[in-house]
Amino acid sequence: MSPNPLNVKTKKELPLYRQISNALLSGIRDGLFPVGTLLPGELELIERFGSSRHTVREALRVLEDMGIVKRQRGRGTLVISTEARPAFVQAVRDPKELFTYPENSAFRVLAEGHVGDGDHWPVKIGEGVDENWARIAGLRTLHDGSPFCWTDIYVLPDYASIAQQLGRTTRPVYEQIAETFGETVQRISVEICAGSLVGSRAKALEVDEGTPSLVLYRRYCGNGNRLFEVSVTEHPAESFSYSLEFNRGWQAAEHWSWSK
Amino acid sequence: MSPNPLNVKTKKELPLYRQISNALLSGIRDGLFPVGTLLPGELELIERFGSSRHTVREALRVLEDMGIVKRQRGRGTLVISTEARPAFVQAVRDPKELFTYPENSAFRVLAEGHVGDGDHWPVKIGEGVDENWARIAGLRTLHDGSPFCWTDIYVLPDYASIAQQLGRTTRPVYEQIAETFGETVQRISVEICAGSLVGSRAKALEVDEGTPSLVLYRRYCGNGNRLFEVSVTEHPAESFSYSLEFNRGWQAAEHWSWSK
DNA sequence: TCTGGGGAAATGTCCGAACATTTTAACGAG
DNA sequence: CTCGTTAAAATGTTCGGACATTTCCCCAGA
Repeated sequence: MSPNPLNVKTKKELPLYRQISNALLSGIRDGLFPVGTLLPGELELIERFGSSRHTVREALRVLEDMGIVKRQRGRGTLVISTEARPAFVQAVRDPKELFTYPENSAFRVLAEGHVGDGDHWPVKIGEGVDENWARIAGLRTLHDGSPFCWTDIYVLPDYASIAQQLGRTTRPVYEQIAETFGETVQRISVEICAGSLVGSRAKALEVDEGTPSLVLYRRYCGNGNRLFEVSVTEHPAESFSYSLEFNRGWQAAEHWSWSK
Repeated sequence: MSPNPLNVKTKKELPLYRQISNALLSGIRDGLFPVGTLLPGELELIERFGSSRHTVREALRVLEDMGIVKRQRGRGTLVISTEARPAFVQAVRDPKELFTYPENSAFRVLAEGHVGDGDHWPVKIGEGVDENWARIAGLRTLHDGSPFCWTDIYVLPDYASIAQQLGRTTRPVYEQIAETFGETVQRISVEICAGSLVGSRAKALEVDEGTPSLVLYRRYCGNGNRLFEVSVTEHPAESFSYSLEFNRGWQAAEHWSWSK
């Protein structure tokens, strides 16, 4: 016979460690354990909930995975947020995927100098870049020679020498900088806007004057979250589009929705 | 006196469970446990590594967090990937953040119908949408009445009735659909390209003919990953840009880099 | 005042055991 | 051959204990 003959428990109750994590989350959201403070220690939680240390730690792990708390050996469990980690994420295994460059594209340097030199000083680049930064301009072309995008690269003065080894390369610049100067990319921000191609750029990309274009600003932060490179690429609209995919990640939000 | 007086162990060795997870990862990458197969059971791993079940499970948890394996109660531990989960993620706490609508913007329906009706049939929408889908067109304006973007919304025939309760609303359409029809948004893909505003759209948005624009295609998949809504918004270039931010997430890659 | 020792507190690692739940497959009755 | 039962296998949950490592703080000593 099937187990549980009469005691129909349609609503399967949550495991203990989930109940505990929910209880803690309630406490955090209700202000009992404000952000910035330490949660009660494991020993105290064991007493309070009357369960084993393993179970309590499992509960704390749930909160850690949610991005609610940060566990620090020797210090305690710090409350760092009242909201769960994002439910939707875009998966990028490698910064390379932020570039949708075709395989066999090549980059050719057309101009070098400093930010202060020319008149190409897009305000969009914004804070963190001053006139001492180096500027490298070039064209990225497909294997058959057809132009793909115009690129302006701004790098930290210390890294200006990267231009020498750039020449005619395939690999992304940020990757070469990271390798040469020991940077580790910690953060990348991408800004996308529309523009139109005029003058020398239109000519270089072999399109009509005023052709709509997609402009991408990419900012790379390395060790210590210091901005070290900004790249601006401009693509003719008809030959380029940028796509993102967001998936529901981690535990779905509904799992802990009741504890508000 | 400080502990460890003579035995200078500069290189602190990895915890057991990390050694085990690395060993398993090596096995996976070396083809000993190909993707799609099951890892040896916990009991067998306990024997093989001579440690406790807790430690083995901890090791498996590491692989699970990396996205290398998927644990299935009653079945086993499935190898699902040979590469670690993405090191960079864009954090989106709520699908709402994919819209950068200003707070006080309002949506006004200008036209309703079916996909097959008019001539507005962008090929870009692509697979999954046929001529039976409902189409809702409208304009989103800021509080001061200035137009912000043109919007075309395509929804599953079953959900066509959503148009009635749309009228003049602030909330995103996908949210209303999810609420009304019990969908749960599982996946959102965003595609961005440049265009130019012509004809009635340019007039509606009060810009010159041919003004560059940013076009965003958003596709929403719900329960069972079924596509249920596609929205196309077109923004005048000068008044809109789209930004993303990627951060290094989870364990940094270097933690397990030695085991190749 | 500054420094170092040492203890207390907190989390991390590891072991052992037991039972629960789910899945799969074998098996037997019809 | 089909359907339901059952048993085995696998992971999930929970308890208990022990020691290691890190951090913080107090306090004695220079």
